[in-house]
Amino acid sequence: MKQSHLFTKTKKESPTDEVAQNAELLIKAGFINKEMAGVYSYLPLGLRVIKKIENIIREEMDAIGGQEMKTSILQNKEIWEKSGRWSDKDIDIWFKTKFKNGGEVGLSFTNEEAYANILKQYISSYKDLPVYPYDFKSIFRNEARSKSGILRGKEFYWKALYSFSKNEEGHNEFYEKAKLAYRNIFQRVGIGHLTYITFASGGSFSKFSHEFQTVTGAGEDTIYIDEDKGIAVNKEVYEDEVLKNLGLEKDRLIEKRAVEVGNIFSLGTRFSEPFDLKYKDENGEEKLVVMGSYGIGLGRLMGTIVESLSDGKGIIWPESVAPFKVHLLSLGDDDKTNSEGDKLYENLSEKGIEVLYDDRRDVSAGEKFADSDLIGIPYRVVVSKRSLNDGGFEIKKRTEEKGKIVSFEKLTEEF
RNA sequence: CGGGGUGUAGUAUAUCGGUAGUAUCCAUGUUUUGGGAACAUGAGGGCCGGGUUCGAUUCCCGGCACCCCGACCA
Repeated sequence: MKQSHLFTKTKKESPTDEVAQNAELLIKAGFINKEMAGVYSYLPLGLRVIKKIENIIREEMDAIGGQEMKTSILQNKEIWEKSGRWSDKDIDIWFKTKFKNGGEVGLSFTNEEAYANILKQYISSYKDLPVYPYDFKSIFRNEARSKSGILRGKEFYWKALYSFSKNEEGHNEFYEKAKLAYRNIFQRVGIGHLTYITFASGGSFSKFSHEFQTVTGAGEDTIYIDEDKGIAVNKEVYEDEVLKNLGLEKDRLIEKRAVEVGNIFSLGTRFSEPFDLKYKDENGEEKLVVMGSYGIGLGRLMGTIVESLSDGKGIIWPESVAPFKVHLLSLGDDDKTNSEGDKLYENLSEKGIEVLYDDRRDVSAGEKFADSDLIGIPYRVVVSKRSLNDGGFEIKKRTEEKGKIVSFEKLTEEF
């Protein structure tokens, strides 16, 4: 993509209504736009990152048997009354609205009810189990206070998978697979080294749930990490008995702030009961389906990556989620530089390498460099009179201080 | 939802009870091009409603919005 065609521009000034670094950088670099407190739009660059993250999650979910679908945003009141979660007394963060005829409808804030209700039509035998449907969708929560930029919004984009298993054994088996898939996801998006599987409260569903917590100062949670074992405990269950059960010693734990980037938990029969979600086993006996829930907030994950991996100059995207792989900067406006730049851009594009080409924008070299650092694309390639005189193009990683000159022929070997 | 704070141009800010200034951004022109270039010319602004006043962007009241702390949460 040519940068001269990209409608977004970088900003020199930081927005005053954002303190969170993730939002500050993403707004300055033109990835997102703030619509109101806790609500952000994804601009072309931001959407490219979201799609990269989405694809990684999709691959990992499909690998453990997930089946992607898309549930509706508008939620049927009757379904939620079955599980006892419609009333504002039970769930006080609903966004609700009305139909023309006066009937109430809700904007989805989670998916258990929708899935249990749909699957009831299709599950009747042990032969129908297990199944692992999931979707990516926008979720709405009327949070009293949004904060931390895109880490906590009133509207956010997530992936939710629900497991439907015959029994506890089947459930536990899948649960462990999901843990590994989650590990892979966070590894692949570049924050695996900062992310700990964390024991947390299971709420009303089960004794424990597992959170995936990424260590960063911007985090809202406090966790206690055992570095050697690579696991952590959320402050909410940081009790002597819990530590003992987990085989953790208090004096080996390090307290850190962290962001919950993912969460998996067992639902048992909390939802299969009210929806009468049963199947007949091999002996003809009716049994309740055992459910589990597996969520990841994509916007939050994107924000966490920015928080974890930026520097004073801007964002540093891991290659796996970067909006482009290469940022090609053309400096100067002489014919030779222009034609060599165009040629390289076409050549790389033909090879399927994603390039953002800062072509004939009439701005200084310094400004192009500053923009490039802010946007944070992994490889920067410069074409200029100087580079051509030196024998080709200058290539530099975002994480490196100095680049090197590489010839046209050898350039693609660098990626 | 409790407490505190702030609303001035696309962005970031200054001043002031009496014609609202600066930077950046934008437009045009000339010169420039390896770390946010220079000059010139031009365009663009007081959240909404009420009150006090000869006069309100400024003071007062109400609303709305945004930010921060707390409570709550993927």
